[in-house]
Formats: sequence, structure tokens, C-alpha cells
Amino acid sequence: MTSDTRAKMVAGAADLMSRRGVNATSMREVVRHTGTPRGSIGHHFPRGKQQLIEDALVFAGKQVSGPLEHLVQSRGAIAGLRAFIALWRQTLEKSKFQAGCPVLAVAVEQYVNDATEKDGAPDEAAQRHLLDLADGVFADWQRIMFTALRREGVAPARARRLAALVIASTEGTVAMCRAARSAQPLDDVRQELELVLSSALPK
Amino acid sequence: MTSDTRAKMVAGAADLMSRRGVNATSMREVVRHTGTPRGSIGHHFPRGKQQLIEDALVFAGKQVSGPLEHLVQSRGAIAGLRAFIALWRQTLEKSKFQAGCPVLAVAVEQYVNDATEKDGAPDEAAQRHLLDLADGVFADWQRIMFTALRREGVAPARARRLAALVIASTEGTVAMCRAARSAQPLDDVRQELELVLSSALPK
DNA sequence: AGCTGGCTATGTCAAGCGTCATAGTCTAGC
DNA sequence: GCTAGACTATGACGCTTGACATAGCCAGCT
Repeated sequence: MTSDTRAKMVAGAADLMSRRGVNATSMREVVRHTGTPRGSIGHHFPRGKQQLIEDALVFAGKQVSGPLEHLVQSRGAIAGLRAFIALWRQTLEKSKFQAGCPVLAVAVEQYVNDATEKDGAPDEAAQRHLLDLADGVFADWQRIMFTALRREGVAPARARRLAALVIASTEGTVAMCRAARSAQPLDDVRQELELVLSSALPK
Repeated sequence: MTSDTRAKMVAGAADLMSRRGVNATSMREVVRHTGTPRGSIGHHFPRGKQQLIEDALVFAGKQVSGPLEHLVQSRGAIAGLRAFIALWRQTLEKSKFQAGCPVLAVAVEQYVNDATEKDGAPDEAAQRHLLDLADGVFADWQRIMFTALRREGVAPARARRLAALVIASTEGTVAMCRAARSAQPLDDVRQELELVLSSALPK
């Protein structure tokens, strides 16, 4: 049903975005990188690059939230934190610190498409929509952490703040690891976050 | 001595990088944005865009580390944390959540220059150098925080981890605020970080 | 057999990019 | 006054990009 080619393009776009960023990821490179046919782009993504990025974004979001949600529900908040961080560590190390988080890339860059913006003004609505999607992914991850903390007895406001801290610091650390080409920051941050969470849980 | 035009270009490049990212920041736009002459680019930056980015990067680093170092030395680690976060909050709000951190942009993207890379391989050395500079900036900020914590009695290893947590989570939060177009995450994270630091300081 | 519709192949288009080269302007020092 | 050198203006070159158009392929159905 949903074409295999299409899925490969979305996954390839997510990967390239996590390495190069949004603007440095061209559709031509996506098809080169995935061995998919260039002619199919217009077919599978009639709205063009914007649509491909959108799909790659929610794809990347689900790829994390799926396992995370499952693990958090079966083994609790701290195990979820460990898994979340381990997952990023794996992404970093497997790619020799070249790949990062595509969602972060969208949140940090501004997608500009010269082709569709002949008039001077950049398409504000398109950019807003991408940010909305990125925000949605972050919110989703945060919600998973939030729910786990609530279930383990943390007060609502505190749980919200802690969830924000976990997601934000992990994302930031991934970028720092990329810059340092080392996983050391991830270890440091994980250690401190575990301390914070375990001391926030009621004894 | 150092030309005024040159300084404006560097500052403008840093600003644009913080809004659009590295690859979406073109030299032509830098000169448009700063009202500086296009012809001067080659004069002030003989190594081209790469050099402009490098300069913008260390410029942005110093712009933060200067005030931060001063404040931390006179009023301590927690005041430094507050100032660090307040500074980013200001950047976000003044730009209506359009500007972020140029250093983070370099850490998240991969700078590709089609003009100099006619051969298939992207210039790996250039990219490595940019990452080194970004890593240096992060390390510098971290060092300031680390020193303050040490001075206030925190053990070395712990101080290193806490400094990493502070920098990483702040950077990540800035990106999240941009996605959400809200400063709420910054507030949440600041609150939790203050708790962490104050409970880590010896009573 | 014939058609039809999902998919693929390939080329063109306008626009932007970074770089380079050439020529012009301004100013400080003699 | 003049000249040297720092700076600025402008255009060309070769390239890539996203979008679009045209044409071809190849199942599955009638």
C-alpha cells in the first residue's frame, strides 16, 4: 500500500537531515543516497521538498517515541531515561558522530526554498508548520516522560519541568557530542539526570 | 585597525546563522543584511565563506563568555546560571523566537560548499575545523561554570558533569523554545537547574 | 488484445550560490 | 600633487537546486 520507495525516501531524508541539516539535504541527494528513482519524487511528494521534510520529521519522531513509550510503560521513568540516552548514543557512535537528531535540525535551522519564494518574503507559513511539527515531536517525547513520572508519584508541575529538562538536555548533549566527536558529554549528563530523577521520586 | 566593515560582517553573519543556520546563510545575504559592500568580502575574508563562519563562531562565543565570566566571578555559580539563561531568553524574545544559537547551528548542521567541492567528497577538514571551533566555544562556557562550582566547593568530577548539564540543557532548551515559539521551556529548565546546583553546593 | 493508471526516466527552466577578475574610489604619507 | 595601497563596485563563470513537463514502462483488468 504505502510504497516501499516512498518509505525509503522518507527514511533517507531523515538520515540525511540528521547529518547535514535541512537545507543541505537536497532531494537529488536523497534519491542518490537511497537508490530510489528521481522521477518518483513528484509522484510521492506532490507538495515537493516541504512535504518530504514533514514526513521525515514525524517518521523520526515515531521512531523514537515508539520504543520509548513501550519501555517506559514496562520498566518506568528511569529505565526510560537510560534507554532514551542509550538510543542517541548508538546513533552517534554508529555514525562516527556524524548523525544527530533531525528534529533538532528543524528546530535550529530555517528552511528556505528559493524556488518557491521568488518574491522576497520567505514562506512564513511553511516554516511555521515545520516548527509546529518539530514542537509536536518534542511534546510527544516529553509527554511520555511526564506520564511515567506522574505514575511514579511526582507532582504534575514538577513532572512537566523534569520531562522538559530530560528532553532538552539530551538534545543539547547530542549536539555537543557531535561537536566534540565524543560520547563523554552524554555520559556526564546521563549520570546527573539519573540523580535528579531518582531524588525527585518519592521514596 | 580591524575594519568596521569587517566587524559588521562578522556580527551579521553570526546573527543570520543563529536564525537560518549555516548553510542557509549566504554571503550575499550577509552584505544585504548588514549594508556592507559585497566587494569587500574577498578582501576581508580571503578564505571565503569558511573564514567568515569561523570568525562569526568565535565572535558569538566571546559575546557570551565575556559577560558570563565576569558575572560568575563576582556573584557565583547560581547567578551565572541565571544570567546565562536570561541572556538566551532575551535573544529569543527580542527576535520573536527567530534567533537561536549560532554555535548550536554549526554543531547540528554540516557545512557544505558546492563551489569548492567539485569532486564528490565534501571537504572533511574544513568541517572538522568548524566542529573544533564549536567544541572550543562549548568547552569555554563549560570551563567558566566548572571553575565557579569548584570555587564553591564542588568536587572536580561532579563539577565537570554539572557544567556539562547546564550548557547542554540550556542549548537544547533554546532550540525547543524556538520550535514552540515560547519561553516556557526555558523557565522550566532554569527552575530545575537551580535546584540541582543549589543542592550540589556544600551547605 | 487493448487500455489504463501507477510509477519511473530524463531533460529543461529560472534562480541562487561561492569564487574570481577587473576596474574604480578613497585616503594617508611624502 | 602624486602615488601606493587599502577598500569597494560589478559582472562573469560554473555549478546546484527545486519544480515541472514529457515520454516511457509495466502490471492488472476487461
